[in-house]
This record gives sequence, structure tokens and C-alpha cells, in this order.
Amino acid sequence: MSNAFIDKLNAHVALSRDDVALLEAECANARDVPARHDLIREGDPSGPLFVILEGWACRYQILSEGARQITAFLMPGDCCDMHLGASHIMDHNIATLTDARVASIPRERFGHLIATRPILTQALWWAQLVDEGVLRAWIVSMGRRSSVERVAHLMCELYIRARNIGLNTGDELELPLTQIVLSDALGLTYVHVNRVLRRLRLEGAMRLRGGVLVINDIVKLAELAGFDEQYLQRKLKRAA
Amino acid sequence: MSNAFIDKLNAHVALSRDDVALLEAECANARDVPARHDLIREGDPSGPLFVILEGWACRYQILSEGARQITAFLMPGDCCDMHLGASHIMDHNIATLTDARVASIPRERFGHLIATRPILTQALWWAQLVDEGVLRAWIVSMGRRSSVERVAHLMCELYIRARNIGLNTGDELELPLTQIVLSDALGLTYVHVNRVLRRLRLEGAMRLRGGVLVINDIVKLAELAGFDEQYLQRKLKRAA
DNA sequence: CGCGTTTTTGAAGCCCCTCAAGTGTAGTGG
DNA sequence: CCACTACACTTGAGGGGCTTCAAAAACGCG
Repeated sequence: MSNAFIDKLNAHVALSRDDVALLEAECANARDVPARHDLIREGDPSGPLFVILEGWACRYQILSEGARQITAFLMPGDCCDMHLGASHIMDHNIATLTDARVASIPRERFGHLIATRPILTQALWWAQLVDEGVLRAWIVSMGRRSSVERVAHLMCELYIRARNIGLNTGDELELPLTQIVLSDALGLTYVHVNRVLRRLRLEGAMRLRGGVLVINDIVKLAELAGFDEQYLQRKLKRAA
Repeated sequence: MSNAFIDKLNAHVALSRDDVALLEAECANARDVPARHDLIREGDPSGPLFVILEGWACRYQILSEGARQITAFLMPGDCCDMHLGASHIMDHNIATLTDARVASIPRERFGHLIATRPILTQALWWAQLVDEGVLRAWIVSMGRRSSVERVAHLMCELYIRARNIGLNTGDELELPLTQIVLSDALGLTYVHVNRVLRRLRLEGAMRLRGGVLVINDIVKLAELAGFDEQYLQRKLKRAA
């Protein structure tokens, strides 16, 4: 049984057998969580660290007027809220988007790992920096890219991230995101996301239908997005 | 001579005398950097870790069409790019906004600190998480807040962050950000930022003039911003 | 089939952008 | 002391991209 979390860390930093065994032990308690289920709610004290082993999830915040903003998509291998030390009050929610398999590591165990396993710490720190890079890319998109560029850029990001963990089959990818979810991530309305997707389809760049993303022309898509290969390779493809 | 970096970490995690001494030694090489000077450029291999001791800086990215997006403001105590392990290619720039005093810690030294000082690691990890929280808040702003809310929210964030490190004098704060810089951070045009600032001034919430921010009515400003006190306390006011 | 959710399409409107010009405000040098 | 320059700030008019409102079509699932 492969472990997406370990695979992801291992792809960047060569973990020792001991480190791998420790992580496997921590993930042994993984449980199944249905779709659309909150793992963490805003206002809760921070509990254990969650690791997504299968399925998709997202971070989001709800504003007073009811608007929702998704701030991250989580896929297998990603983990949430690596808090250390004293408990915090969560300032956002995390919910599954699909049925998922989720492991939870108690905070004390996590603190112990950080204090005693330098290589593992390095791997986790790297994962944290990658996530931060993605957040910055989102800010750039929302601040300075048009709706078409923004949608195309997100599709590039998700496609490459998914490909890096072997979720794709050729140019196809199971992408279980409704247009409503996409619009909440992109800061657009779902009506407009729909129109943008139509344009991308008509231009022959990509198609998203029935939860399946088909990349027809990755070069054209990346051009439309103003997608930076550099950022890709460094952040997401590195396997040395 | 106080050290903003140590003060900031110490405010959250009680550092030992040894830890403080180590950090002081690392910061001994601090140098003065003029305003509008790049500390790090996109495409560079990651060098040392920079710590801002005095002055302001920002992270930013330039898009192909020349548009600029600022992804973070850095003030005294903040540090940039805590990379561990192998060198990375930077995917963004960091530049001073004012004359600044900057210390640099070689990456190997940093890695050594992380591997040997658990409490210090915990403090640095916390700082990293705080920065991530700010990034998420920016995404929420850009995605779902109007221009007035967005400007007000940023002013709240900067005012509270500055107050936490004692940069304010009562309701006043030296804020060396031109309207052009603000617009590049907010994803707006400087023309529109100007109009929004006028509205905030006329409504009696705040005034920004000649590099000085005056908060006339913090309650009204926070209301206009939809500013979350919780987020404040957790991320920015915590002093225990 | 029947129901809820998602997707699609149309029409009208507003928020913010673009373009343009004019007004400070420092700093520099004659 | 004033001309000159550079830069930031301010204001106006018009346009466009995305939103809002509305409703129909398609899909998935008991």
C-alpha cells in the first residue's frame, strides 16, 4: 500500500528507512472521510495534523456576507496546519471535496518528530515552502491576471501537481471540482467561470467536463495562463 | 541595541539565553541597504536568509506585460526565504522600500540552527505559519472583497503588525508606501486606490498622507474592512 | 420518474480600468 | 530666489470585464 505523503517528501529529500517507518506508523490510523465533510472549522483550537492520503480537500473562509473564498486545494500527500507548540485558534476551514482517506498525527508526536529527525524536518519544511509558493502564485493571479489567464493558470497548476503524484492518465485528469468550487477559488462568479471554460474549450486548449480535465494543448494553455515553467520545475517536479 | 527579529520570536516562544546569543551573533553582520534596492532577484539561486532589522521591504513578481504584483510587505523582524537543504531558484524578487538594515544568515548556519535548536526551530516555524496566514488573508481580500474593503483591510493589517513591534505612536504610523506601491499590492490601479483613500478620509476612518497613516476610527475602519479580530489576536497580537 | 444540483445561456448594470490632463511637492542647479 | 525636472497625487470622462438577475437545459441519483 503506497503512501502519497511519504512519496511526496521522498521525492525531494531522501528519507532514511527509520523516517519512513515512523511516518508509516503515524499514518496507520488513517480513516475514511466522506465528501463535503469539514475536517477543521474556523474557531476550533488546532487539533492534530491532518494528512490527505487519498481524495481532494480544500481550505476556505466564509465572509460575513456569505461569500466563500477557497485558499488552497489539497490533494494526496498534502498536509494541513503543521502547528507546533501551543494550541492555536483556526482562522479557516478545511473540508473534503471528495471521499477521502485521512491520517491524523497528534501535535505532540509531530513536535517530537521535528525535534528529533533533522532530515524529516527538512522535508516537511520544504513542503511548507512549496505551499507558500503556491499561495503567492494565487495572489499574483488574483491581483494581475484576467479571468481567462486565471482559470488557465489554475488548471496548469492542478494538472502539474496531479501529474507529479501520478494522478493523471496521459492528458486526462480526474478533477472533481464543480464550477462553483472553481469560482470560489478564483474569486470569480460561477457564471463567468462557465463562460471562460467555454472559451478555453473553443480555443482548443482544454476541456473540463463531468469531473474530467482534458488538456488538448498544454503549450497553448500555458501561454494563455502566462504560466512560468521555472516555478513548476522548482516547486513541483523536483525529484532529486 | 534591540533586535526586532529576536523580539518578535521571543514574543511567541520563550527563547533560551543561548538561542538569543546565537541569533545576536548571526545578526552581527547586519548592513545598511538603500531604498529601492533588490535583495533577491527572480531566477537567482537562493543565497543566505535575509532578516529585516530596520526599514521596510516587499516581495514582488513582474508579469510578462510589465504588471507588478506585491505578495508581501516585510517590516522589522520579518525574514525572507528560509530555505533548507539544496539551493533553489527564486521565483520572486525582494526589494527594500526604504533605507533598511538587513542581516544575512548563511544557509548552512541556518540548517545547523534548525538541526540543533528545537525551541528556536519552533519559533521560526511559528513565524512561517504566521506569514502563511497573512498570505491566505490576502487571497481572501483579492478574491472576495471590494476595493474599499480591501484597502481598509490592508491598512488594518499593517497598522496592527506595526503596532505589535512598536512602530506606531498612538494612532499614527509612518507608512512609507506610495499609492503606486499600494495598488501593486492590492491588485488595483493607483488611480482607484487614490479614490478609495479619499472615501476613507471623507468617512472619517483614516488618512494617509505624506507617508503617515492616521487611524481616526479603528472600529469604523475594521467594520469597513470586515476585519476579523480573531485573526488579529491569533496572528498578530499574541504576546504570550 | 422526480428531485436537487450543476451547467449553460441571455440581458442589463456596475465597479474598476483606461486614458488624459492638471496639481502639488521635493530636489537640483543656475 | 526662481527655473527646471522628476515623481507622486488628484480629478474627470468614457469604456469594458465581470457581476447580477433570471431562467432554462442537462446531469446524477434515489
